Amino acid sequence: MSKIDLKKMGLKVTLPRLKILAILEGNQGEHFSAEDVYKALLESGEDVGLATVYRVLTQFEQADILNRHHFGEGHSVFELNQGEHHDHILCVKCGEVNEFSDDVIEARQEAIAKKMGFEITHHSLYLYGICPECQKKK
Amino acid sequence: MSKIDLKKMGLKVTLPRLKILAILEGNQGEHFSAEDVYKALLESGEDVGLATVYRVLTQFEQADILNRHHFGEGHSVFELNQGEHHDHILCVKCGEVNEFSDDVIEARQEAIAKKMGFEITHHSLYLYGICPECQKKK
DNA sequence: AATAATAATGAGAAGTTTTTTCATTGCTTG
DNA sequence: CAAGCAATGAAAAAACTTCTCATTATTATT
Ligand SMILES: [Mn+2]
Ligand SMILES: [Mn+2]
Ligand SMILES: [Zn+2]
Ligand SMILES: [Zn+2]
Repeated sequence: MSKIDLKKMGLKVTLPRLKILAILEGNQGEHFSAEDVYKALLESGEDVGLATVYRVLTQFEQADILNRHHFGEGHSVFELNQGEHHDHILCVKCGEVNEFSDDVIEARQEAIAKKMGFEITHHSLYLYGICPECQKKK
Repeated sequence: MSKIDLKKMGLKVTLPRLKILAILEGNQGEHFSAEDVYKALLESGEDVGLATVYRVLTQFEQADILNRHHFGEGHSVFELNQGEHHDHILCVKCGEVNEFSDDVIEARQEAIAKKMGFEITHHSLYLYGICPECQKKK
């Protein structure tokens, strides 16, 4: 039983929405593209249109159920919004994605925004490099 | 006379490349999409194909002449690589782009990567918010 | 439980950005 | 200045995402 109440977010409780939510909740910590979600649905024998997947992911993002990321592969990826913010470090060789959070960086960002007179709404920070595994292989 | 030596980068010195370079060098500090460069060329009466613009921008990026950014508008933007790294803060209302650099954040990023065993190749940090002008207008 | 009102869906068309293909043209080197 | 090879432009194609619209499902109201 999901703790996310679609009705409360002004969204009708439909089968496609529940199925998409189930995919995301069944794979916590993973990052899904629209295509990934679509393929996962097909593999579970579910019949949901790709347009619906795109629509629903965007709605979930707007309802703060999901976070959208641009890892620089030309498409968006999504993950469940678990409350606590984190940023990402990615391997440019194998694509592995790791998460981290750093209070010093977060505080510095606020300080910079303040100094420049901006009211921050959000930010994106991605570190790209070579992961330990891929360093060994070289 | 540009200080960038295409020949030294293994690139033939062609008219399209020189013209594209001239656009970028004539507008330091600005961020250009491929389409922006293409339009600027047309306005200067230059006749360069859009495919060439995309190709050349990517080559310049690989030659470290340009930096590519993803500001989250669905397309890449480029700027001359002037040596000193900086990050960006953007207004979500008017699209204004400001630059900043922060040694504390840079150092923290390295420390995080080290702790996680990554060899960093690059990073991208974008702060999004409402600029001073747009705050007044509300 | 049936109805009415309205929102959501799926399929395909279309929009955007970027890359690829390939015949032609232009650099560069000897 | 000729040969060799890289670069170009135009068009097609690819990749990702959004839109359109007829049909279907959900919800609130009898
Ligand atoms: Mn994550
Ligand atoms: Mn910049
Ligand atoms: Zn790796
Ligand atoms: Zn603004």
